[in-house]
Amino acid sequence: MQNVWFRATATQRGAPPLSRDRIVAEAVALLDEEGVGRLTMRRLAERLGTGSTTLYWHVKTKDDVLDLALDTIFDEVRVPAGGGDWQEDVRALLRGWLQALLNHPWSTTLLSRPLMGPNVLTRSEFLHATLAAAGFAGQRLTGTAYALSNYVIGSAMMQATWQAGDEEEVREAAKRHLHAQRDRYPTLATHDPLVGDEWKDAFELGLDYLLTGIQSQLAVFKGA
Amino acid sequence: MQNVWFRATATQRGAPPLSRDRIVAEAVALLDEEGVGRLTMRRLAERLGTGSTTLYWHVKTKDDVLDLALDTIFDEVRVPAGGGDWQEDVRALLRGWLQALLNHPWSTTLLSRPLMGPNVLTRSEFLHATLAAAGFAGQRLTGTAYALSNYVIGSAMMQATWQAGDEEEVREAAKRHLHAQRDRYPTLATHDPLVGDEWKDAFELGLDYLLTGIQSQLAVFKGA
DNA sequence: TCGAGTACCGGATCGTTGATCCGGTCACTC
DNA sequence: GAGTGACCGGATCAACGATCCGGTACTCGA
Repeated sequence: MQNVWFRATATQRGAPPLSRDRIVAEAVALLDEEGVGRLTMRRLAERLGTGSTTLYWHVKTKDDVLDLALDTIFDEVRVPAGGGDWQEDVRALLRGWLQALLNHPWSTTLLSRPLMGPNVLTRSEFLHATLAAAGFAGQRLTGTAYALSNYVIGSAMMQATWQAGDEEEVREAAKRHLHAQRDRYPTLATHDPLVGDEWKDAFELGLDYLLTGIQSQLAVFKGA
Repeated sequence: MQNVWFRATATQRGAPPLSRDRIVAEAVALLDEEGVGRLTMRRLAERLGTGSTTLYWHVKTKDDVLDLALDTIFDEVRVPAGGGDWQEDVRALLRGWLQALLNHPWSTTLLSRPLMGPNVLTRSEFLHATLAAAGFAGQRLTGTAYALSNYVIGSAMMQATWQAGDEEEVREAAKRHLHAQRDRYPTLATHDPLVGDEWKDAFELGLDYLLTGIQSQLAVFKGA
């Protein structure tokens, strides 16, 4: 290469310069398309038009990539304005939370790592603040926030598991399996697994249970 | 080797003959001691005094081992006699369910795979049957069972995450992290994370919420 | 009694992975 | 125009899941 003008800038070789944000964004795309099992530093690097070792300049380990990718999807969760009916605020937040997880089913397999990213913390702060405004305090506030979060996490995992790629196939196999053993599992065998909108209904049902319980708890120690 | 007596039987070489059950039992022990990240077919085989390739005669893939190990721990969950107060039966089952998961923290990282083993199904059948006896039916029964199961699963994951080996260290780091950013997360920063028995209390609190909600739902359509 | 079949085992090997070493290349400063 | 530091990547390492293929010992029928 003789001439500057014929020579691409170093940082232009592979599109915009590599950055932690670009890596994470591409990781999310890769995870969405192929799932957590196929996220490799090499494959990720290839998609970014770079070498795999280069990623390690921006990121310490692969786990870092996963942690960052996981937190990233939570910025899809709209944080309610707040100040309205606390129950509706909680409902809106948790619905968004569930939806974000389901939009990226791989995320549910990563939930067993500490969620401490800024996006998660912002949503968690809103939940705590809303419960505080509703009248909770101290350990009871923490416990109630956990109850709600845990319910969402569990629901997302369950639904993502049964709606995975092989959806129809796995569900049919499960159904046959149960029906074949209906002597052993009579009640299970006569109740079909959830499909489509029934998942949403089930989620709302459980949320109703929780909020009903929380409301009555609130009434008790407000009355005292 | 000249003599039969000086020659060990093939099946005695490595203690009792290898079987799927022995493999799974050893896998659970290995997982308990070293966690899911360190379970490899080679290490598992070594503990069994055999070659890694041998395991593949008894088991199709490593995932099979994990699925079998996961189902195995659920036989720790005592199934209540049933027929008593349905709320107490549900409570007893779910407490045992949570405890089994926490006894084997690695299990919570595997919950994103379909739970279809005999031990799981037996417990799930009991939950469904108990709710049926309490007055639920159809999709509402399924939804209620999911709500309860999902709560347990989410609770186990959350607790296992924050009580992992590095317990103190991670928790302290999180606390410092939050306190340093208390402008951004005022409510979070003033509420300490749970410790020790507080986890149990929080679990019971959420369970109370759910059962209160379920009870009132039951009253509604029993009255109609 | 013996020979064939079957259940079971493992050394060697393949392709892939996360991670690191160490040597580049370019833009920018003084 | 020499040097500094941000950024990149080829080569390499140990470890992994899985498979091939050739063994070994027990069993059962004739």
